Order: sequence, then C-alpha cells, then structure tokens
Amino acid sequence: MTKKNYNIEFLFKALADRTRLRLISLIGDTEVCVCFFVVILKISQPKISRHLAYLRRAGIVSARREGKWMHYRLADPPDEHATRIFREVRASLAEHPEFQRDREKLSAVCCAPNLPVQLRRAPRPLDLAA
Amino acid sequence: MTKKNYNIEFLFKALADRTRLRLISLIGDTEVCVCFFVVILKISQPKISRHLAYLRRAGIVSARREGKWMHYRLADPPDEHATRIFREVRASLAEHPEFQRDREKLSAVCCAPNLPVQLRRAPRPLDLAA
DNA sequence: GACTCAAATACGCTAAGACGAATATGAACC
DNA sequence: GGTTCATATTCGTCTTAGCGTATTTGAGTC
Repeated sequence: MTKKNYNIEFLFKALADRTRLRLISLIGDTEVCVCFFVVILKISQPKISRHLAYLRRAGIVSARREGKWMHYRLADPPDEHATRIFREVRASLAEHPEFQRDREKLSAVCCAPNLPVQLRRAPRPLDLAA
Repeated sequence: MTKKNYNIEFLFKALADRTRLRLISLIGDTEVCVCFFVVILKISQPKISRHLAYLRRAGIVSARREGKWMHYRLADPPDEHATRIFREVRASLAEHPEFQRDREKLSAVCCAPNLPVQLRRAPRPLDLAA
C-alpha cells in the first residue's frame, strides 16, 4: 500500500492549519457530512470544502457520496511512517481541550431529538467504531 | 513545564518544510554545530540559520554557544501532546531512507581522520546518547 | 582598537496558500 | 427539461513564508 513518492512533508503541511486540525479532530472515528462541519464549526461552506479537498490530496481523509451529501472519514496516508505519525496526532487531538469543545458540540447537536433547521434532512454522522 | 498557550499548530508548521526536516533528522540524538549543517546539506549558511531560528521559535531545538560556534540539539516542545507527536516524528525520520543519507554523510565526515577545509577548527558533533 | 571568523539578521523579491464572494457541478425530484 | 439543494471550484486579493544577497552581530585574537 505504501506509495513510493509520498513525501512526509505533505502530511505536515496538511496539519499546519488550524481549520484543518479542527476538521480532523471533529471527524475522529466517525464519518461526517459536510453540512455538519459548516454548522458545528460555524465556518463558510466553501472554506470547509477547500480544506477537505486539501486533506484529501494529502491522503488523510477519504470521501463517500450519498446522493447530494458527501461524507468524510479519516484515512491512513499512503506511507507507513506518515500513518504512525498521524495516529499519534489523532490521539493527541482527541485529548486536546480546545478541540474537544467542537466534538462535544457535534454530539450535542446530532444526538438531540431534532436537528437544527439547516440540517433538517442531513444524514447524521456515523460512528465507525460502533 | 507545559505552557498554556503553545499551539500544536506551531509544531506542524515547523515540520512542514523539507529543509527543516533534514535538519531535525540530521541532529537526531546529537548536538551539531551550524557549520556542519552547511557542509553536509550543502545549503547556504543564512538559509540554515533562518530555519534553525524557526525551529527554535517552535520550541523543538535549543542552542548552546561555544565561543564563535553555535550548537543545536533537539528539545521537547513545551506541550505534552506536541512532545509525544515529536517523538514519533523523530522515530519515523530516523528510519526514513531519504534522511538517512544525510546522517550517514555526517558520520562519514566527522569520523574521518581529518575534517574538510571549511571545518578545520570546528567542534565535532557530540553524541548525547553516549 | 583593528581584524577574523561563525552565525544571525535585514532587504527585496517571488511563490504558496488562505480567504470571501461569486459561480459551477451534480444529484434528486417535479 | 427545469428547479432545488449540497458541495465543489474559480477568481481576485491579501498575507505568509521561502530564497539569495548583502550586511550586522558578537566572540576571539593580535
């Protein structure tokens, strides 16, 4: 699986942005629809999409289409060293208070009996661990 | 020891550059003088200094002066998560073939009976593990 | 003090990337 | 086909950061 020309530098460039770190942390071990990022992080949709595209190019997220919706989950980068580092990053982000707030907000919103207006028909995040 | 306002993002920005990764990898578990970086990596002295300054600002290297010479070694960033990630990065870089060449070159040069002209009076790298 | 040498910094330029606003794609439904 | 909705992309602008060159700092030596 390990691609020869994946440069470890790509990984760090992908991680060197606050918005992207929030996205990675928010995804965690779930699969999340773009519209949720927009609502939870209160960031414009084009900005979210651009950063998700960046993460996809870096090989650390993968996307799945379901009708009009796009779901994103974390993926192992195509290099074993990058994968090991990325796992450590994910573990660290999971403990980071700053990013925890976003995740708490996500569970609060999607576990609530009814979704906010903008997300009325949106598919809820899927827990991949379950 | 953990500073409150160290942003994990600083770490990734510091790692998101090829030259800086080569420096980090080359230092490894030793303490290296600036002039060695210049010779081994064949990179101009101002460029080396600038990147070392960047790494110092990110808290992942520390410097020690010895007369005219400056010695650099790796340091733990002032945040426990950053430290854990950085350790994994160091371990990965140590195995990375691309960076191994630099390190081999360093040992070849500094273990040779006489140093190259530019390094005639330079203090040799110090092995911190020993 | 004048000179040398190692390292750091300042300057001007260029490229990369982040952003908001507008527009394009593409799937679903009538 | 036309409309709607979710997402992606383009465009123009601004900021950040990398680079080579030149200069400065700062320690040692005479």
